[in-house]
Amino acid sequence: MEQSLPRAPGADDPLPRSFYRRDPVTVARELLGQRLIGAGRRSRITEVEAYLGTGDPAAHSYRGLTPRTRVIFETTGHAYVYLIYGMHLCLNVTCEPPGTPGCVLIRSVEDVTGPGRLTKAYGITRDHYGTDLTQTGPLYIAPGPAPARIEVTPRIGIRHAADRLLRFVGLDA
DNA sequence: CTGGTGATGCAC
DNA sequence: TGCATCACCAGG
Repeated sequence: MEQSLPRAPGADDPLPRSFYRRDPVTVARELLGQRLIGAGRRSRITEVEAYLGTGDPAAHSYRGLTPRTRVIFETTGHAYVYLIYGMHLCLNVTCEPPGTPGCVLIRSVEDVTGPGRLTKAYGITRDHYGTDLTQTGPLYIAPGPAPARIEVTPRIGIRHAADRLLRFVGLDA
C-alpha cells in the first residue's frame, strides 16, 4: 500500500517557521486566507492586526519582557494567548526571530467574527499559551488561498497609536 | 451606550 | 499593597 506517504498530497500541512520569521505587517497580510485548524474547524483567516515589537505603544511587548509577554520575545510561530477584560481570550501568532518581539492578532475567520468568539469557537484556553502553530496538532495554521484584495484600516479598540494602519481584512471577489 | 470581569504591571 | 489599564462581548 501507500506506506511512504503518511498523508495524501494537499493535506493541511502547517505553514513553516520561516513564514513567521518576518515582520508583523508582512506576516499579518500573508496570514489572510490561510486556514486556522483546530476543534474540527479549518476556516480561512479573514481579519488580523499587526503589533510591532518596537515603537508600538499598543503592543503588549512595548514595556519589555514579562512573564506574560515572554513568548512574544522568545518564539516564532507560536501562540500568544491572553485574557482581556477579565472575560475573553485573544489569539496571537508570534513572529520575527527569537530575541525580536512582534506578533499578529487573529481577530476573525470566515465563519467566526471577533477575537473573543474566535477563541471560544476553537476551544482555545490559556493552556494554549506557547503552542507551536507550525506543528500538526490541536491548533495550527495551514495554507489556504489568498484573498482577492486586502482592506487596510486602523486597529480596533486601542487607545495608543490608534491612527496606525495595521489592521488587515481579507476580501474575496 | 453600559456593565461585567480579572490578570497584569507599575506606582507607592 | 493598591489600582488604572485593557487588542471584548452581550444586552438595553
